[in-house]
Amino acid sequence: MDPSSLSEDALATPAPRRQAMVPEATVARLPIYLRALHVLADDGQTTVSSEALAEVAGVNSAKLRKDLSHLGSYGTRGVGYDVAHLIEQVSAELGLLRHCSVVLVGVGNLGRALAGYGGFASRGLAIDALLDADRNRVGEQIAGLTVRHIDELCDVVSKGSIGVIATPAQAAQQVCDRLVAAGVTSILNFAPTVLSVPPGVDLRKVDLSLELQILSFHEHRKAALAQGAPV
Amino acid sequence: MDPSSLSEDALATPAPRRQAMVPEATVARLPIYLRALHVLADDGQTTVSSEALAEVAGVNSAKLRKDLSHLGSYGTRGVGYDVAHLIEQVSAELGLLRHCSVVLVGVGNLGRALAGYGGFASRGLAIDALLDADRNRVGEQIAGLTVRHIDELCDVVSKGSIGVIATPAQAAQQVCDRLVAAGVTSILNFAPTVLSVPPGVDLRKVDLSLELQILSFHEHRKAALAQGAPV
DNA sequence: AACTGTGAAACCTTTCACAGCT
DNA sequence: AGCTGTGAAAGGTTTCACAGTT
Repeated sequence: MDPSSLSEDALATPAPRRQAMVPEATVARLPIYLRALHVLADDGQTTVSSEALAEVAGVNSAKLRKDLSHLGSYGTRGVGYDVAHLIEQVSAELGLLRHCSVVLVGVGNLGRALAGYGGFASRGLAIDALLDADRNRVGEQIAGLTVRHIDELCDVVSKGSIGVIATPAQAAQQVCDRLVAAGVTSILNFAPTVLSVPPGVDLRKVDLSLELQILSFHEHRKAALAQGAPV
Repeated sequence: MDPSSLSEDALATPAPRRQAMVPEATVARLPIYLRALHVLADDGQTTVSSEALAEVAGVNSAKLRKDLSHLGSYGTRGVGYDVAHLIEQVSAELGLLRHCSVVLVGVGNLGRALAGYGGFASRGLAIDALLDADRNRVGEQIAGLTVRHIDELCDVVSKGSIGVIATPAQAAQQVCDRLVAAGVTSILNFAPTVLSVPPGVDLRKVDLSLELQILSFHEHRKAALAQGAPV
């Protein structure tokens, strides 16, 4: 409806841009590093080498160093990285330090699982509102939160909120539209359907069956190779 | 992400290599195309152009054509693709036609959500065994299946089974080891921890909080740009 | 005319290898 | 000596643009 304000300034940016522009592939790994760092911190380690951290994170050390270098120079040559400091920096980069509100819509099994999922709370990303369209579920207590009706959406959304969709596929687009209308500009979709959002809204998806199908492909291939291929 | 073993013979390959070798990026999109095709089929469409299919799948049409070209020439120039035929081909490529056994370990909220998830059953990937270490849960009926104790693992695993781990993080590595010991060579991990497997075992992971953290990054960046950047 | 299949170009990501700091 | 940070090389992915087919 208002595409004018978002127009392409991509080509003409003489701005004194700082170090920014962390590659997308790096951003996708920061959460992994963060988790690895927490494991090390819980274990009492205060410093760690790129080699050791990479091991825990399950990546190779050159990649890890390159990734971290995009955030700045937080390591000490000859020594390694300070675990606590690096946790701070990575968290900051991910925007986990300012408390960011997360609103979850749909409290079926998946919604419940997400609400109780330790991985959110332990970072700065606790879910702080549960909504559902089913009035039978409204009022229910899940993971310390009371389920509210989706009509109350506007009351629970604040600037910078992230919306999570865990509804059945048929309801997803409608819920998505309502989130957008309420001012949410970042949406995570767990429903197995492609959603469309206006420009300016960031949409990501998690397809639970996708990875399983990818595994199926590889398993299938292994079977095929074992049978027909070996020369 | 683990084609390391393919690099060594890169220079000296006189082998009569067939058409195989579908790029990993393409494999990762095949499930998306498959879902889009099912949508079209349910809608009564019999043929579809790369443009239209790409639209439904949410990708660009050149990419879609290139992806499909790796499977073979299943389109007709001037016309497009036959929906039913393409569903068949993509399903075959993903190994979804032969019924592949899926064993899920851990029936907490997430396990329940996965067991009831429509996205699995509608493709060839129905879960056909539920296991848990908690004897209180054994015997429970979920999505038409009876929960069995994890000690019965060997009874439910067959050649080519895929294992799904939906346990708490602490139990995941142990469960993983047991799956491997039982002969499972493809494992999908939903527990928020890095697992290690012996060579030859295919391990993939889904981190529910990862995408949320990536969204947080972008939301954070949007906020930063809105405030400090427009100089 | 319409649309696929595909080389070639552009772009992004990973890995290597080593200069440079502690 | 040990380890980070980073150019440069290698490898992979996406996009372009059009030749080729129906």
